[in-house]
Amino acid sequence: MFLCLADSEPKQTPMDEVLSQVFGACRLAGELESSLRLSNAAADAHFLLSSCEHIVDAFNKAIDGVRMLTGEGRMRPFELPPIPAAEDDEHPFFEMADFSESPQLSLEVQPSAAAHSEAFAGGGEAQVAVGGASSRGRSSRKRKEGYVTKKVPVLRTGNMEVPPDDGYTWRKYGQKDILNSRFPRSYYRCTHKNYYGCEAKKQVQRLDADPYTLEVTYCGSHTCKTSPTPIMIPSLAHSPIGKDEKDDRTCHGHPQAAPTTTLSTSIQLGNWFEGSSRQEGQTQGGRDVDYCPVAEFADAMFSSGSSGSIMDAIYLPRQGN
DNA sequence: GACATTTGACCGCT
DNA sequence: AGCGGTCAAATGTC
Repeated sequence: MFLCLADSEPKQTPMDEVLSQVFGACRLAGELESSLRLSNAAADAHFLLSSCEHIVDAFNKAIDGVRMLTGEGRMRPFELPPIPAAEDDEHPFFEMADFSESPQLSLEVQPSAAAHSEAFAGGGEAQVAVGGASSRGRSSRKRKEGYVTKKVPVLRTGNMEVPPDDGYTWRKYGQKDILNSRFPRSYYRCTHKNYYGCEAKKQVQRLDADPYTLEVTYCGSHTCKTSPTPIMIPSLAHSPIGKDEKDDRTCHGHPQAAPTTTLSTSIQLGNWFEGSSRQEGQTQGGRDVDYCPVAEFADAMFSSGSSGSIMDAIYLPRQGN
């Protein structure tokens, strides 16, 4: 069907333009391949990086073109922001890329967002919208304040519905079919809700227009990461060891004593390198392990839905003793 | 056994 | 009344 394109037509159709972009990207890739074969360019990381970025950019433009043709919008779900030498320790992913400079990685922050920036430590998000305080009580259909919405590209490998790990552990507590949406919405709360009284929540939903993109809405901030002392929920007080005490030691158990500064880069890498995030409180049958901060490092690095086996392997000695 | 996920039911806002 | 958000029992996994 595309072969007819070879016939030179005086007037270029949109499809022609798209294909020419695709061919251009292929040519760039071919040129890079040639360079790598003919020289020792492979040893030049900067050259490699630059070349790859050009190629990715070219393909992204082609993707944009295709999406415009198919009416799927301009999202580039699989573009990964560059991995920076980030310094930030709280929201490494969020700050790792300069979203403002990338049209497809735009940052959209609404007023009163600062207090809830805690909510998004995740990466790869294409767009972010922030609201005010979270809803209260059992039902509040209308999102009021305190929410943060991100559009997160879904990595091609693994579970399609799993957004990149955002550095927190989540527990799924519900799923609903949403009106006029092809995909259900999943509801998650922080795993440490019981022990720290952490009220952070998030909703995850695939976009109709772009099944490869998840819209993640964060609600509330993670007190589990900022509170120096656990909050014992009365219902748990009867037990000397609260149900979530292990969680306490899991990833945010000693937040102040275990600054995440040294972890930021690792977490970023972990997020981007993993095929799919451990995601949604997948401590796998309560196999949360005793670690911190090294565990957080390893968690981020290896949390990829691997059922905790790797983590178990790493921490079993300490946990078992 | 302990924890997570699933899923139908329930609640309350619009 | 309809819908979105949450609860909680049932089920699954380790």
